[in-house]
Amino acid sequence: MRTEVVSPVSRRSGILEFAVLGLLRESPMHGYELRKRLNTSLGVFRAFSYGSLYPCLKTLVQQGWLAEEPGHHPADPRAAAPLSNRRAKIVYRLTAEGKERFEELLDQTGPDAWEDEHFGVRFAFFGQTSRDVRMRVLEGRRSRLEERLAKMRASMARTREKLDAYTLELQRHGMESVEREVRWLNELIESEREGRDQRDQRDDRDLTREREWPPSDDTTT
Amino acid sequence: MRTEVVSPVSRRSGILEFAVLGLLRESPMHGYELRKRLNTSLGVFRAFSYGSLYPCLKTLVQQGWLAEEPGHHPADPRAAAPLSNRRAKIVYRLTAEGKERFEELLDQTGPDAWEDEHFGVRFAFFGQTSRDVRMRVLEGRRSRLEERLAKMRASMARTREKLDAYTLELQRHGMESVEREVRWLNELIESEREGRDQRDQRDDRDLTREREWPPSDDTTT
DNA sequence: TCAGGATGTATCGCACCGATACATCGGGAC
DNA sequence: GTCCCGATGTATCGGTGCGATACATCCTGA
Repeated sequence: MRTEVVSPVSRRSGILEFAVLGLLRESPMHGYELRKRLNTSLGVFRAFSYGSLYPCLKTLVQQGWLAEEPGHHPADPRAAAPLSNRRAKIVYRLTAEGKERFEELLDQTGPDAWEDEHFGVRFAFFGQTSRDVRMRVLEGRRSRLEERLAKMRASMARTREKLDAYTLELQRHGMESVEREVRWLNELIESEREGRDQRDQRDDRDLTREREWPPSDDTTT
Repeated sequence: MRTEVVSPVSRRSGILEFAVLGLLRESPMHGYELRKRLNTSLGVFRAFSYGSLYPCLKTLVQQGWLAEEPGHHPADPRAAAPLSNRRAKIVYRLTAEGKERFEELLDQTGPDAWEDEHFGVRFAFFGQTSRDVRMRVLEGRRSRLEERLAKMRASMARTREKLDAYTLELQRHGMESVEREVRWLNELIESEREGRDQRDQRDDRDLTREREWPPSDDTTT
């Protein structure tokens, strides 16, 4: 059965939803900037496009998790320029319900959080979770990778001699990559376990850590 | 302009098409087996589903690149015939035109061949290409990754101090992965250059290397 | 003996991508 | 001065491929 009740808005995946809520938690943003952040901060593995983002934003507003704000947003120093007919820039802000929603998603540690497409984004927001959740996600990811490793080894044992050198090399390299990620996870898990990482000594209350998103040195003009 | 004329069947991507043609070149297969091979031999990075495979097969047959073989009852999927329908196993065979088509695709060394989704599959069929093509694809891939690396470095330099430890660690790990792949590519390129790999001394004529893909024990029926 | 798994074909909904359209703005070339 | 180009900005369309599922047959083992 396992209905899970993952999400009313997008039954599956919803990873974009998660990322958007998470980013907007720090500060309100408009679509363009959101998309840029989506493809740098979280980037590397994941890249979202406008074709995904805008429909997603629309849905989130409908759900009441985001609110649209008019004109120019407060965090932008240059926005002081008050040419009255500024282009209709839509700034999205996280509502209280949206915050709740994000919290709820953050706590989910089911298989979804371990999948390739999800894990990177989940990890990027680890700073806003409890250690408990972090551990579950990391360990879930690791066991998922180990399953995969086992399958690959079995498959290779079965077909090794039938494959040409390139196919073999591809598989070898693939396995090595997965093994490396497992080692990486091991280190992270160990690190969490030891509490060596001091940043979360103050419990999981250090959400919205006041990053002081800076206007400071951007006065190059 | 650069119209490219990549493909009439699926304007973009077509990576599945490529993989199917390539696999069927070795020997005829039916869908189920094809899909298994798709997710093991080529696997690791790519995983195709029936939802992609069957429509693709249909299209390829329409193009005349594949031919359906026996299986008693060739078509009529929604057959009203309720009983005693011996399972219609559809075996697909590469036609002469299909072979040509694959050859044509093999020779393409444009950006498409370097993308994440394509490269793995292209690499898996390197054994059927000329060294020339291999070099172009490998070098293309490498420069694509180096671009990405440059972007990541720039982005990190810009935002380093604003990010929390987890985001930072994610980026670091991502960069390291990419760097590793570059090193891997370097080795491969070097290896190709030296001709250390003996398998292709006999020019690019060693296509269809007669793998002796064994039908031997398949007489279970 | 019959449940459950592997084999086998096929489709539906939809998430997400890539390209594109359209508009404003700032700055550099000339 | 002005003109073009790239960055900023919102938005949609067509399409690929995924995940789940439906259905049927064959094989194996408690």
